[in-house]
Amino acid sequence: MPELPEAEYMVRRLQLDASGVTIERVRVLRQSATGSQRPSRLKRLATGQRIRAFGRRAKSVLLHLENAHTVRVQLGMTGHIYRVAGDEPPHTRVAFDLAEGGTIAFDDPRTFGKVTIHADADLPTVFGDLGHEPLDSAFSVKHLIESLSQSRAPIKPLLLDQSRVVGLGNIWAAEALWRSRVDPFQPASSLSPAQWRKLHQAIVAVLTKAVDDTFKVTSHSAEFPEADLLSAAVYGRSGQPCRRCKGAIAKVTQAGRSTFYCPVCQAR
DNA sequence: TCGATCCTGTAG
DNA sequence: CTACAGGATCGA
Repeated sequence: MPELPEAEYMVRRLQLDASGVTIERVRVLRQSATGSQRPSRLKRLATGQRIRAFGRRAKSVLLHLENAHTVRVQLGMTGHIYRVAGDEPPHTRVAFDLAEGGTIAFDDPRTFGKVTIHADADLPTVFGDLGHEPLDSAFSVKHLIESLSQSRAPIKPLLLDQSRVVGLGNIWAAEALWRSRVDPFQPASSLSPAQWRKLHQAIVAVLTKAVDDTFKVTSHSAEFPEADLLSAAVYGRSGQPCRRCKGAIAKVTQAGRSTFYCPVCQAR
């Protein structure tokens, strides 16, 4: 169920656990895991390749190979990727067996994730629809305003639109709005400059803290992150008191997704 | 821009 | 049992 912080965690974990490894064999344990590509393509292009580096774009984990190809792992709702020493976990969909021993397993119970491979030269096209990276030092209030403020749609669903700003999912979009005291139903086009500034700052702060906390909480387990809801102020807390004003946290539906917020201190 | 949908696990 | 889940995509 990863958003940017969990994806970032997995990348850093792989950097520690699997730096410089070579893929000896690729096993696609569920055909649909490679999306519109054939499993044979992934096997052909990744087998025998050393992993030059791990990276991240939006919520995807990237394995940069020495043959100028990149494996893109879209985590979906339940995807995790990490190195295991022995047998892969039960819901592993793709296994990269390593020459050094062990396996990089893509473990994805709900099977919404995808593992695809692309020539590096094609990556700009592959990622062409993705918006700004919020943790880039270049990400500015101006970027946020440019990508969101033309729409009259409610701000919360817009924050989930990966063609505008990437990395926020249902949890951290709600958290960023709470932190900046913006009503999730407020039309994006009506936010004031001061609100945009606060929202920008909140997005960066919330994601940065989530990355840190995820790493902190799980830094002694070599596997996947969990319990990263510790710092959530609104997500999953409907009916409980707001940590700022003690008002009751509400749960509503927007664009088919649940939105948690405080109707008192996030009022317009 | 919305609703449905792809699947499986888990909470109520 | 039903409802719901942190994502992404597709057609209307």
